[in-house]
Amino acid sequence: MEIIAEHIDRFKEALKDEDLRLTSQRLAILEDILGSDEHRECDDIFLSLKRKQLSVSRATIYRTLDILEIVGFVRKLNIGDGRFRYENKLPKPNHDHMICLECGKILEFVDYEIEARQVHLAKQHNFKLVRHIHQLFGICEDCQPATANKGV
Amino acid sequence: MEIIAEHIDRFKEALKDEDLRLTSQRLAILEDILGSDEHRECDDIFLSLKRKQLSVSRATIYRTLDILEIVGFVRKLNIGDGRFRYENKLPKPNHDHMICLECGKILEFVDYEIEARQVHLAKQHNFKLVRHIHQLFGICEDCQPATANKGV
DNA sequence: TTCTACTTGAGATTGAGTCTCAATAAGAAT
DNA sequence: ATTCTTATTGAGACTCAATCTCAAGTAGAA
Repeated sequence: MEIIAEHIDRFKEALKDEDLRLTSQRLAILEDILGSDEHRECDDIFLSLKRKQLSVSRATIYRTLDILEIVGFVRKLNIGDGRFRYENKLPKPNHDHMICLECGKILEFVDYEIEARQVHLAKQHNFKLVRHIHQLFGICEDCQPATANKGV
Repeated sequence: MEIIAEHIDRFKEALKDEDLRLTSQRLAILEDILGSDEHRECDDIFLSLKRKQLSVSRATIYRTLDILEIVGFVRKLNIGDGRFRYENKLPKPNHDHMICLECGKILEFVDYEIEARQVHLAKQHNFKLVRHIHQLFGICEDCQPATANKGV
């Protein structure tokens, strides 16, 4: 897992740049996130750390996630149910999300045509585009009644 | 304003259909919303009613907005800052939103190419699309430095 | 090792939105 | 118009994720 060591070095530097200190808690949180490709909420991370016998308070997890978002390791996701999700941003291209209303699963999608339209629309309204949210809500494959999807 | 009277009749029928009663509070809230094309939060509506000497509790406003959403008079909007916005849905086509990070202004846009891509993407992932959120965040025309936008 | 400033954790706080429940009111029936 | 049943309202309690507070602890430079 040399790539992870590399990321950790980058994190140390990022912390130094912002006059922040490397603590065992921050490292534990970063490693936990690097080891997951899920879209997890704070409590999921809290429990994941607990399972590894690492006790880190929720306040520290929230604070560290904010830092990780700022330095570009983490993406903070609002899917409208009142709890933020956090995902490991490192190995991934920009993408948006499909969210299953049934099971809560989050799928990712990329579409360059849509991206291009967004840029076009922004220009058309003389709007300086900074970021966007694009989420499709519906029922995922696994949650649909498995009737006759072979024939179609 | 005969159109408003018509909407109110539709509201009465919708209430009857759901075994709900027409109260002065519900009517006041509906009229207030019909008279605005903004994207307002509960408190904006509360204050707007207050200005008209109408005292309606926030709880009742929230409850009525839920009803109005269900019967299709109102669209509930989550722009990710922790407060819901509500907009009069009646005279408008489906649309999405551009949100100014500076002044909070909300602009509307429609793009059929994007709609088509969404349908395509959903199909591609065997995902049954129910609804979507598409929001562009950035700086609106009025909040950008007014330098040399005549020459371009 | 010392020292200073940053960090942590426990618990308090926040705030939008929801819930509770007694008092009130809609509206159907008479 | 009156009665009666049941929905509705409002005040304030409550929820719950997220943030804040502050005393105790720790990183890391000197």
